[in-house]
Amino acid sequence: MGPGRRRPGRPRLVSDQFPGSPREQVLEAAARLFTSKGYAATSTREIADAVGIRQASLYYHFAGKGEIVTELLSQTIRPTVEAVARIESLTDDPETVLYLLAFTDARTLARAPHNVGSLYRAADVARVEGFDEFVAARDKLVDIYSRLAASIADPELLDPIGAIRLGQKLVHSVEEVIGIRTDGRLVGTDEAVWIASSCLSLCGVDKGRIELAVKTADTLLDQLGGN
Amino acid sequence: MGPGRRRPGRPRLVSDQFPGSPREQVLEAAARLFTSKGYAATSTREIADAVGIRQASLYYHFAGKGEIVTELLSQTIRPTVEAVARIESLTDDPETVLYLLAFTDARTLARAPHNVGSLYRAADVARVEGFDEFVAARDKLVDIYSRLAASIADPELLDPIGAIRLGQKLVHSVEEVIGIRTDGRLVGTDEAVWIASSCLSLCGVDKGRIELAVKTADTLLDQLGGN
DNA sequence: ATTATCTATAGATCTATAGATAATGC
DNA sequence: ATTATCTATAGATCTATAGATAATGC
Repeated sequence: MGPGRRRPGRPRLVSDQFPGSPREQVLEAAARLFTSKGYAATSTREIADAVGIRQASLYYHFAGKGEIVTELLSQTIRPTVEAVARIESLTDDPETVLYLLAFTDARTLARAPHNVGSLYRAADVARVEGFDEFVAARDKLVDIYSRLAASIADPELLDPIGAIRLGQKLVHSVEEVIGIRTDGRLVGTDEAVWIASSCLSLCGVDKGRIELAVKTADTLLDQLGGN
Repeated sequence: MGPGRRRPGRPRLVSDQFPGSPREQVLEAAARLFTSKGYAATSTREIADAVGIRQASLYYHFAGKGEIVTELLSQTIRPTVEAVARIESLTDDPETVLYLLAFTDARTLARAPHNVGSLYRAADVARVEGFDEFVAARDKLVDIYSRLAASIADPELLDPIGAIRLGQKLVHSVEEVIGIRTDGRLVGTDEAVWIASSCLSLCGVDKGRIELAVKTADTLLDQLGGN
């Protein structure tokens, strides 16, 4: 779709300027507006204006505002279980696994269009019908980080705080990417490397072993093709 | 004021049930609603209903919704420059200073009523007139953390990333308190200790020196009186 | 016939202002 | 007289639905 291609249906008053299907155009505009102004503060009229259609026409593609935002969240769910399975097939070393998971997770958040990850933390979005699903997905992510942390950290380091709490801190640490982007800065590969390294550091891994994990991970990623 | 005390002015339809002046009652209700539902998603009517007054009566105490939220933010500005001055008068050791700053800062966020700190990160709140002031205050905080980090961390650790970026990470790390509270968990003193310790860890300080800083800080805090 | 838009609008808000009113304070 | 509330309401939204319309597809 987009410019050029003729589609059935009544033509728009303003011929479309954006690539993708109408649905994709709405999601793109909504992502930009929701993240910059806030979900509740963005009206369906603003989204429609940004796309170049009439407000009512949104309802041909989505049941309502809530469905737009849940669709955006669905598109940015961080694939957890599958990612871990894939990563664990590469190596047995838990430190490298944690590093690779944190790195790919950080990069996913870094590359998400319009910092959509920030919507997970918005109180107004959290009240949208169907949000529970995303809470559950994130809980699963915390659980994965916790298990990895438990297999890496000294009992001494783990004791005062517990594995679940350490897992939460690691997830928060990776989600720093969202905060950095909210502050208006880009997050590149070097930064993702540093954030993933910090996760190992928080588990009490010393510099030498961190560097080793980074190098091992680099090699493994290279083998998968310049990803 | 609150229950009991007679005040001038027309009586409310519902006699007041909450402590504090009317203004304080509004701020308390607004904090609860803004943090749980979101700023834009909370109407002035809901705030008034929660307080037990009519919607229009809010405007006797505040110029509008924006003034309510900026007042809440003002009340929770983390006193930065003054805190550092006070802490630096206690000791010369930069590691202990960083620890104490992070600890008190974490505890301030932990104790803020209704997790008001989360409002700093809300896109709708960020567009309220006068928000720049709070951005500037936070920038100053990042700067302070950066300077401390620069005087603590090895050049080797600092090099790939820069002092400012490390300062940002430390602030984000302390602000994890907001995320934990958003997840519905309380943040106690032990957790604040751990978060502050993590800041030293991120600066490359080893376990032994971290424990030393924690103990020194405890002693210094005790001297100030059981705070 | 199907598709994707449009126009028009109902009904429910929501913010803020104007002006009345019922207390206390002097 | 001052204070803190109230009632009433204007005017501007905002979401969602109903039904018309102008393309393409068969």
